[in-house]
Amino acid sequence: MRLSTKGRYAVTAMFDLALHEQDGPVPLTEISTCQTISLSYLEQLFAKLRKKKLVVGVRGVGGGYRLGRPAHEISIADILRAVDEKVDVSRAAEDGDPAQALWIEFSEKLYAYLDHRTLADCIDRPYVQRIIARQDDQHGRGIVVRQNAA
Amino acid sequence: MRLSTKGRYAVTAMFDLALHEQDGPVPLTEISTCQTISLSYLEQLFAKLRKKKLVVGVRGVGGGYRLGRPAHEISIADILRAVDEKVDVSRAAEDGDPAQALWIEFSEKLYAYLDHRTLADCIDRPYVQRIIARQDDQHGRGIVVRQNAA
DNA sequence: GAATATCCTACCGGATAAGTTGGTTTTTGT
DNA sequence: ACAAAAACCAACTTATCCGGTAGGATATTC
Repeated sequence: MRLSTKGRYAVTAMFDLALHEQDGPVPLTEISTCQTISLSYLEQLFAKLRKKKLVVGVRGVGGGYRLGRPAHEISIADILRAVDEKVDVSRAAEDGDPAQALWIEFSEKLYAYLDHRTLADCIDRPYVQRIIARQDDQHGRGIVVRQNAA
Repeated sequence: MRLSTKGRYAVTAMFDLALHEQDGPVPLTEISTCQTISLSYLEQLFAKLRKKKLVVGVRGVGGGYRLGRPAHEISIADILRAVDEKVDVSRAAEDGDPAQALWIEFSEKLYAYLDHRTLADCIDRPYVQRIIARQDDQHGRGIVVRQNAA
């Protein structure tokens, strides 16, 4: 298990996709500007997410990324695993001393926790829904500041 | 929040101390050999743990390290914070977009989880207790292979 | 065909993880 | 008194990885 800013970027970006699920694909430029991550770095992260089928890319004007499957079928652990790729879990040394066995047991509990927390139940919260509703009132697409249109 | 091999090393070592709590101080050489971490690297980790009062050093022959307070008063999060020292939690950008707010909410849940899990309740498990008992039967100190004595 | 986007590859710089070397001090046992 | 075992300490090295840059190719819409 590994948890760094890289994982945070990925999860936050996925939150973004999930929030805009009904509005069509979200371009990376949007996430990049409003979250101050470099576009190219985001592209690299999304290449990994795409390889694991967590997102689907839509090319061309009006394109962007969309969730690869429904939000309630994507867990936080899925996302972390996709961008971290260090899934060995060091299951070796299971024969080793009890201290390592305890670590394995502990980290499996942590994984289980992250595995049952999906994007959907992170987002289906009253206060978030309220924000979305409010923003959808203001402008069709929602949330992001995108003042590119005339 | 940050979770890397460094944190794993620290937590595993602390498990070791907790397991041998009643046997007097545990020397780092023991942890080093049976867990294949370099001695000096362990020393650096334990310097940080000592600074945070999570362990107490005992010098001289027969010395080693002991827990700084009872195992049920040391949480996993305590240990991770001690060796990682990056406690900013990035509480900034709370005003930002909903995606980041969701991340903060999520990571706080994770912290809470790690904060209430103590060394004691990782260790007070029937199967671990059985191992300890068995090893204590075989040789006074327990667990470690230490064949240095004649 | 211009603009917008994903896609792809290679490289770079800095931070940090992890280890190394080489000590000093403190304590115990002989 | 001396040797061994340990914590302590500091400087340095190496390797990994995070995050970013540069420069494209391909697909799609208007």
